[in-house]
Amino acid sequence: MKLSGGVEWALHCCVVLTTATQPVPAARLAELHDVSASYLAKQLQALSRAGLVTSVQGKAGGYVLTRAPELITILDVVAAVDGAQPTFVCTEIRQRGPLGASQEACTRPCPIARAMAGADAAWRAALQAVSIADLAAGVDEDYGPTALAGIRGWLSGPRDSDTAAAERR
Amino acid sequence: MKLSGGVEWALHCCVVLTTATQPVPAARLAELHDVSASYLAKQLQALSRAGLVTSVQGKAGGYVLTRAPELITILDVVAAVDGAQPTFVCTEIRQRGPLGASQEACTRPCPIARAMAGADAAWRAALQAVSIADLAAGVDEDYGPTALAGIRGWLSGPRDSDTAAAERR
DNA sequence: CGAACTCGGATACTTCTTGTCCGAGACAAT
DNA sequence: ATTGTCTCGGACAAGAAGTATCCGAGTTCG
Repeated sequence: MKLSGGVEWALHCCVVLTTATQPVPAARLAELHDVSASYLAKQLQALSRAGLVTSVQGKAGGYVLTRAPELITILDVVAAVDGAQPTFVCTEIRQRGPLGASQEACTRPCPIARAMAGADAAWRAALQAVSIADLAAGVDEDYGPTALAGIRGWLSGPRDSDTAAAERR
Repeated sequence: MKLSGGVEWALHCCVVLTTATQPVPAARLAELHDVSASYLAKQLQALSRAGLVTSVQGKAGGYVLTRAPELITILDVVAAVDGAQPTFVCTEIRQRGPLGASQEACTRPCPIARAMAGADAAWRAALQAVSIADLAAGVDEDYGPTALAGIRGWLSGPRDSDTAAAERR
């Protein structure tokens, strides 16, 4: 019962994208977080497929949030990266074996499945109650507004190509 | 984010053990549920290691619940089989990269980890609220008391060895 | 005392997650 | 309009974890 590690990366990226005004390339997000650029690309593709971000190709391309941060919940990100499958899948073993219940008698899920579904719903509800905007507000609360402002400036700073060009001079 | 499949087997076994008055061998539980005996043994060993059941060796051996079903929660079984590790592990990527926060500034978990921990707590609370006794009561509610009574009779029925001896005559 | 039955841990196999790579497409500058 | 460079997107391996199985150590009963 472990959540995919890419979820953490994706959430951090969403918070960072909150501050951006231009498309941010995956490579830059990877550099900011000091993680594998190749693998982070995979997570961003998942977000794109789920419709949480849009990808802009070309020279000044990158990723942009499609909606306001208040309208993106943690659950959306988790479902996009980790999959929307439930945590527990009932294999209906009550119908198997010598004393298995007949299929007609199994009109509702078995007690175990019901309890598991309830716990799953509670988990999802907690995740849905927190939006990306809430997370950004939490960062401001912890470190002050300067933190995200600093990231904002770093993001709009010189690109690798520009830096390389400047070095050449 | 998928729960280990063995959890379902272990829960069903616990409910069945509720009705038993004598130790039940793993092979018999496997036959009742029509699942792999070798693999089910692994789950029962996990329950034994966690102290939820005790193992009795020898000819009339098997597994027995250590406490009353009311005192065993689903969370206990999940933790025993699937592990007690949290669903989300924060790798502190906020401290990494060119704009990483200093370690002194990170006195409390980051907002993402806080939200995830809250959801995890909600999930665990829901699992802890349901006991094995509640599950057994749910079975009675769905199928009537005859179902568990039938299993009880089947469990105390002839053993494989006795059956084989009867066949030989 | 012997024999049969039980659990327990050590051992292969399969599946999923993780991690990486290169090609197709698009924008910008020339 | 064309060229070049930068971007994403999906296809391609490596590793870890879960799944499934077996045989030996120990115990109980006849």
